[in-house]
Amino acid sequence: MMSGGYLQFTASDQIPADPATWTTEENKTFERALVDVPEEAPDRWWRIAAQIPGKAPEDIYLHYLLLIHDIGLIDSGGVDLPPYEIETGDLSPETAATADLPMKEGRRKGVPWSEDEHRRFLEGLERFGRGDWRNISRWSVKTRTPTQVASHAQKYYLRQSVKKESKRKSIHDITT
DNA sequence: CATAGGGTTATTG
DNA sequence: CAATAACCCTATG
Repeated sequence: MMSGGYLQFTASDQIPADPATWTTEENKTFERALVDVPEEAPDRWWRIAAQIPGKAPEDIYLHYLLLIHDIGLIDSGGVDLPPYEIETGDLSPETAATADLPMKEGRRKGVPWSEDEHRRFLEGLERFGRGDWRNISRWSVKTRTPTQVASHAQKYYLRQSVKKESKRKSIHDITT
């Protein structure tokens, strides 16, 4: 049932030998770093890995995926428990741009989607199906409005259809 | 400096 | 409201 989940502590919490084993102490550091290091950071996993001896960036990322997966289970279960607190008091430029705030003049910024948002988007796509942007926004990608989700989806599908189409080239596709 | 990518806004069904 | 098109900005070669 719950074995193999993100929240697992081992009896041998003294020997951090293998990278797949996470002690409770390491988990604490991991979660703290997750808050400290911003999602925008391109070298996020490296910076977090640097704080946990014996762990490679890949290990961090894998552990993170597991965490996200558990969050997905929580969401689908109807339990409304956000992964992290969204500071409603502090409106950073990005948060403001992501929010549904109108802009006096000029065009809105255009904040790129984080990997976390995209993962949640895919999960929402599985859970609600293509087209139900309202629910995907409401439950899966709470940081984006339905319109933004729809826009993201448009580009997403366009992207992979283009990739599929370019599969058909031949002349320069010699197999060595 | 052109253009592909990825985001927002406008239009249509 | 969702689907699609038009538009715009930015990163990249």
